[in-house]
Amino acid sequence: MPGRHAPAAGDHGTRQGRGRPTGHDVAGAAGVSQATVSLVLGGKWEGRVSTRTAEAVRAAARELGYRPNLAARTLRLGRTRTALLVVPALTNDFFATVHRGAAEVAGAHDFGLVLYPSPEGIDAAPDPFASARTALDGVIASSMAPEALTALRGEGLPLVMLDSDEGACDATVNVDLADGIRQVVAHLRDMGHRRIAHIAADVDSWTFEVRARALEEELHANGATLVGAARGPLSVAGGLEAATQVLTAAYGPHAADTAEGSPTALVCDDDLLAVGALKAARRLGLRVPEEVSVTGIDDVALATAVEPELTTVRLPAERVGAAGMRALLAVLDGQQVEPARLPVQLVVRGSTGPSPSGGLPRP
Amino acid sequence: MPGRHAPAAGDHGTRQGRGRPTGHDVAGAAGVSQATVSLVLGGKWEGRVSTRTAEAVRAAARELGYRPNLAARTLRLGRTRTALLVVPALTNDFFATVHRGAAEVAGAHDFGLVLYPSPEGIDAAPDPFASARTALDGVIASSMAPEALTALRGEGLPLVMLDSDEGACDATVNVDLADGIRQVVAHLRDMGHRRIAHIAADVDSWTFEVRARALEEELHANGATLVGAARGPLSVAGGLEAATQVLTAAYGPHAADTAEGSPTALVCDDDLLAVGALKAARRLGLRVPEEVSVTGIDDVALATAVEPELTTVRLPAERVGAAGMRALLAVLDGQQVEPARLPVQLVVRGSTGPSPSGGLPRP
DNA sequence: GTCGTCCAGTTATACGTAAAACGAGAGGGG
DNA sequence: CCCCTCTCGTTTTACGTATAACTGGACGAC
Repeated sequence: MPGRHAPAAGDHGTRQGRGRPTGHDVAGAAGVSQATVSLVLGGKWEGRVSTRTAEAVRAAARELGYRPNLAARTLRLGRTRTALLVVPALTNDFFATVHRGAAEVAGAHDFGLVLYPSPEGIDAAPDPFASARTALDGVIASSMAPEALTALRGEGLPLVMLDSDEGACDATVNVDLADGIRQVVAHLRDMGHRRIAHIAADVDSWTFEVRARALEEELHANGATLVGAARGPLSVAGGLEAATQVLTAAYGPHAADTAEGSPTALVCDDDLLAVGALKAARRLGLRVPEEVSVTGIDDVALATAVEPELTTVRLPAERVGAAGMRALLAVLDGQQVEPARLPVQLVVRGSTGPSPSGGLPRP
Repeated sequence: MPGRHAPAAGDHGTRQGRGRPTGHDVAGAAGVSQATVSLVLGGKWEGRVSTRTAEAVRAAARELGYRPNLAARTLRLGRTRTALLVVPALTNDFFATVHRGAAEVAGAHDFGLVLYPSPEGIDAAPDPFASARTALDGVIASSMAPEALTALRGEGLPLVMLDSDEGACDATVNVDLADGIRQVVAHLRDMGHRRIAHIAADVDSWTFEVRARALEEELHANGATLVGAARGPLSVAGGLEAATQVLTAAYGPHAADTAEGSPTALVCDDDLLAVGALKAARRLGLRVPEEVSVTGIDDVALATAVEPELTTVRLPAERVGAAGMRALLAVLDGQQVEPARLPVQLVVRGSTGPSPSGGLPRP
């Protein structure tokens, strides 16, 4: 046997190159054809291959450390068993948890999940496929701009949206934010708060519209009033800015002595904004929660990192991700998927307390 | 022309199926062969195809919305122009920024970048390829457990490590943490601090060993002493726990009146730990920075979300990612890459102040 | 006129897998 | 004895791309 020679065609069973072993190599080692290898390793061999041959194939594959070439498989099958998860940002660890939930379900179904953090945050979304570099079977997307969404739809890929309007996609998984707001307002009412301000995200997204509408309705239903509102970018800095604006208008040196009065509680669209609001209150010399209460939404790690810890609405991030992935799998399976609406729960911590202005309304 | 018929072989130029157009479709539309399409679109047509034909091909491709099948290309070429970025966790937005930097460079070189958050944090790493579902050209990894690293090396893939020991990989990109610690200690010395405690991460990783060693050396060089140390998980809760341990030993009800005395400053291995230390101090009734100073490392968003804001060492996260990707590209290009060591900068904020115990050492 | 030599393409092939179509031998029934 | 079925495989093909190998003219040079 000479030392080196070019890989001869039909040289079944010997492998010279440094590349990964292929199905043909396994076939050679096991003394069968590549087709048999594919059948056995694909699990569809029952009644077509004898048990001992199947075992020999598996042994050879194990021996050589064979792993099928994904590109070849994809080319052949036209599917990849891979999904893309598009998230607006990773500075909010809510989405990191969503990913974990989705990845777990994906793994259990032998699916891959590629995480795509939309670079421009929530607004723009350049071609995710350029980044993913994979043919995809479907997409799970969170809070996407309409333009990016239509681009995605143009690909003809199954699409599951998280926290988004129903329609225009194959399935939705939402959290019951209206109920979350309801719990927040009820909690504040029980604490005696009647004048409430809204620190909102300046993002034109369905999920934030829901929060605003629910807040309005719940305040009305509880006999409370909205005294001030401001919008800011979805970040701590944005919350700081918006809350400063609201609080200086109410408590600042030139406070307009409005008929409505000053807010005793700030309801914020998410935890980042709420933490910004905490900072704003502190900078203005307002004590939290003695003088002003603050609430958030999400219950991210940040919520318990600050002092006082944040009263917030805990969203089941992991379940959202898991449900999103399951919905996508169902869609790929041709099933009809009805919209999911996951429950949320208020977590009361140190950032809310009794209203300074009035006594408790209950006896 | 009958309504429907099976796709006839050799039916050049007409496309019935709902699938994406292929190179053959473009060829049919442009009146050339698939090979010519590949040549033109691949950019290697100069001197082989006339300009007007090339233009016709490009027009047809544009018209049909042709996009090459990645799987087929990968299968043919054996490379994917895709890299994997392995990060320990996404709760720390440092890595989100690293990803952004790497993704930008990747995009500029027509490379894809898939983000893989190691589920078990820093310790274990199940097969990333199962998740990525792509053949990969290389890997950029951050703070990996040795076992996961060897598994990765076993794939024979080019590997660039971030903040890791040199050797055992093809290139490293580090930040100059020793210098960061030097700046921290110098700052504390200037503030009169002589007794310092170390809040460390209980992670056996090169990058944290560097911090511990550097702190030891710098304290010695500046005539300060280490009075207490504790390790905790890399999180706010971990920092809270470790710092509580250190501070109660020094200031608590049963404080051992050690010869060394109590620490006036806590140097923490990262910002999460530092925020936990802030909480611990506050809970024990110690004011920051009046009674105890706290420093972190990373300068994540969290650092400015808390009150007081954190004095910390800013790491050039985006540059780390960019340098990592560039290093990988160079390795793939067969070049020798020398280890990079990026500069860091101390950012002084509200969590550090003059030592309460002694006057300033300088005139 | 014959022979290179370009030009402007085409034809053919390989990548590794999945699966449809196709045997070959054994055994059984009529 | 022939045909049918059943078992256990093999041969072949297609997926879409990149590129090596080839071709058929046109054009000069000798």
